[in-house]
This record gives sequence, C-alpha cells and structure tokens, in this order.
Amino acid sequence: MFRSEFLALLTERGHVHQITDPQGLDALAAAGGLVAYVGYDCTAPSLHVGNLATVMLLRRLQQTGGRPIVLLGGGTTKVGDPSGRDEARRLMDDAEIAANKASIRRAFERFLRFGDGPSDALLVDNAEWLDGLSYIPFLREVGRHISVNAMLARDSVRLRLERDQPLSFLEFNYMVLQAYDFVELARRFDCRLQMGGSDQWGNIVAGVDLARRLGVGELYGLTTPLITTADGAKMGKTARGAVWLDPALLSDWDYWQFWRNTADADVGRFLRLFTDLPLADIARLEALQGAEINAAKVVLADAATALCRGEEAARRAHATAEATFTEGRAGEGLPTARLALPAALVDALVATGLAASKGEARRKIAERAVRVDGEVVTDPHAMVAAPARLSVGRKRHALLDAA
RNA sequence: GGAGGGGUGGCCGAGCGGUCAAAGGCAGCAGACUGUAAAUCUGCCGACGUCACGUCUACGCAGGUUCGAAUCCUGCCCCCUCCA
Repeated sequence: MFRSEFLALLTERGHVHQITDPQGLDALAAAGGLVAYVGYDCTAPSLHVGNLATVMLLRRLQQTGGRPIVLLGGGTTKVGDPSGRDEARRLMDDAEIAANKASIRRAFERFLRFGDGPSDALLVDNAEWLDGLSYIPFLREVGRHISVNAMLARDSVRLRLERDQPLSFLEFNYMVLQAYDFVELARRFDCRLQMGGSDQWGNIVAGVDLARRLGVGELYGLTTPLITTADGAKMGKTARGAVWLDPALLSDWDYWQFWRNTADADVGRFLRLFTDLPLADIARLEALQGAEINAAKVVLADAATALCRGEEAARRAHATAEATFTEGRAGEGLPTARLALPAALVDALVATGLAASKGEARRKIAERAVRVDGEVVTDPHAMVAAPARLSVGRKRHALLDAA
C-alpha cells in the first residue's frame, strides 16, 4: 500500500500499470509538492478519449496537491514517436504542428487549473529547447550517455526490427529527445515524475536513465494501462473516427452518446478512471443488474461530459437523449443540418451526416433503416418537405431544418 | 554498388492478361433479438447517375505493349533480406 495520497488514489482508481520505483516515488509524493508531467505530441488537431487516461493522471495529481505539467511536443512531433507502430509517421510541417498545438492546449483548461500557484498547472512546449539544439554539442553532452544497446532492447525499437519493419534514424532519435525532455523539465521545474500510457514505458525509462547518468538526480516513471474496451478493442475509436475531446470536432451530444454506449462490463472501470465520483457510489452503480445498469451509463455519460465539455453541455445532452430515446420526440440538442426544403431524403441524410454518401443513404433506405419523424421510409426517391427528425437505425438521429 | 523479395480497398491479405470495384478475414453500418449492453444470426460495405443498367475513380509513381492490364514491358520512388 502507498502512504502518499496521490499513489493511493491512482491505485484504487485503476490508473497504475507500472512504476519505476514505487517506494521511492511514494516517499517523494508523500513529502508533498510533487511535480510531474505528461507529454502530448501534436499529431492531430485535438486529443481524443484515448488520451483521457493520462489527462486524468494530471488531474488526480493536482487534486492531491501536486503540480501538473502539460508538455506539448512541438519539437518531438517533428520527429515522430515510433512506439507501437510498424510504419513511420507522416512527416508534418511546422504550420500543421503549430495549428494542432493551438487547438490541443484548449482541452486542458477543462481538466486542470492553470496559474502561478504551487499546484497550478503549467503548459510548456519542448520546441522551446529542442528546436535550438546543436548537433555536435548535443551528442557530446547527451549522446555519450545514451546506450544504443539499451535502445535496441526497447519494445518500440525491438518490435520494429523483429517484424522486419523499417525504422529510420529520425525515428530512432525520438526516444533520445523524450529522455532529454524529462531531464530538461527536471532542471527547469524540478519535475521528478513522468507519466504516460504503457506504450511510453521505454521512453520514460530512457529519461530516468539519462538523468541518472547526467547527475540530474533520481527521476521516476509511472504508466497507465492501455485502456481497452471489454471486447478488447482500443478505446475511443468509433464509427465516425476518433472520439475527440474538442467540441469543434465532435458534438457534445455525440460525446455524451459515446459514454452512454459503454459496454456493461466497462461501466465500473470507466467511472473510476474517467470521473471524480466517489468509489462508494461507483460500487453501487456497478452492482446494478440487467437493464438497470443503463442508469449507471447515464451517470457516466453525465459525469464524463461535464468534465470535458462543462455542466451545461452535459445537462443538455442528457435532456436530448431523454427526449429522443425515452420519449421518442425530437430532442433539441441533436446535430442539426439546414437545407433548402423540400429536399431529397438522400441529400438530407448526407447533409446530417447520417449517411456518408447518397449511395449509402439509398442502401440504408432499402434496408428499412431510415425513419423520418419515427416513420420508416422505403422510397429511395422520397422528399422531405418540412423540418423533421431523421434517424438511421435506432441510435443515430439528427434534425433537418429549413435553410 | 551487386543479387533476390516486396509495395493491392480503413487494416490484414489473395489475385498474377479478360468473367476484377478486385476472394477471404478484421473493423464498420443496418436488420432480427434486446436494455441506446454483450453474444448470436442475416444483409450491406468506392463515388455518381434516369440505380437489377451505365459512367467515373482505384491495385506505389510515370510511360508503354494489347481489342483488353492489378496482372506483361521500360523508367522512377520507397521498403525488406543477403552480399560488397
């Protein structure tokens, strides 16, 4: 068991996969004022729920009095993390990285409190120190402490080689840069802990090693388990793609629905990981049987949406779901598309995003999956004359309004 | 630099002159069953159109041979293995 509030909390909520030196870290955390970071590369315009596990780590750290650092990888994104991939990442240009960085940083404001206080969160960009590195001086200072032998043994490198997949020198350097980040943050902010997903273990340990060799002191690493759904799939991928945290990329309603559709077997685990609900309440919700567990899913959806999108968004999505599913009405918070009416039903389905193409819209109509205001429509040439609620299947609904 | 192997739809993976919008699997969507669950069974799964028919786009890139090419030829790019 841990003495520190931080590690005890992480453990009981199911956040911990591996820790480099559990006792050492526990002592450090118990002493108070722990500074820890998680790094996020700017490979996409938003974080998605797959990143939520580590965002929650930072949140828990702040809740227990520590200081979270969000490290945006403006520099490392130019290199590309090979961890867990068979192929090199596409090289991204500076403009794209800068744009992603700008939109990613907004997400953290919901989860963390930023500022200058001792436990206020900090946001930094590793481009600050990586972009200006000079090759030869860097090799002489840092490179001589890096063991290629050790690097070859890390999963991120080894798995690539074993599978006869290419690994470029550029990618090979990623781990070195991330290790250097950790050292840099330790020097600048006395940051002693790096956290991340379990796939980051090798990179994190590389940083701990490097710090020791450079005489920076003892650093620690902690990883969260890769969050998979009960049927073994990586969490956060859905029909329309990733479940983005950014409201500009995924509506509040869809975000709420994502959580509402959690599998029975995942409800308890997700409540512990992704909400702040007391464990006793979660235990009660988790114990619900049969259809009653739907109530737990609603609680999960409310809590998770409130965290990421705000209370108001959660209330609204909840009410919309209530109206749409329970009462069979057209909930007002449904995604809405505007078209000049009357319009062809197929066009309306495409406009609302319920079908990816007219062809798909026609197929769905032929499958008797399409409803207008609750009535099944089977005519592929049908027109919609007035504002209506369109549905494909039982779960997907949208509103059509006159332009 | 030399020899050999390889680049196919979101992914894996067959095809190796026509019957190929391309087998099979995974993922996805829908229907049935349900609890907006899981499992199961069934169907669909490039785009567009006057939609059981046609057109366009697609098998690394660019050309070529052929009535016809994912399949053959030439050049280029990228990857893997072995040799130097």
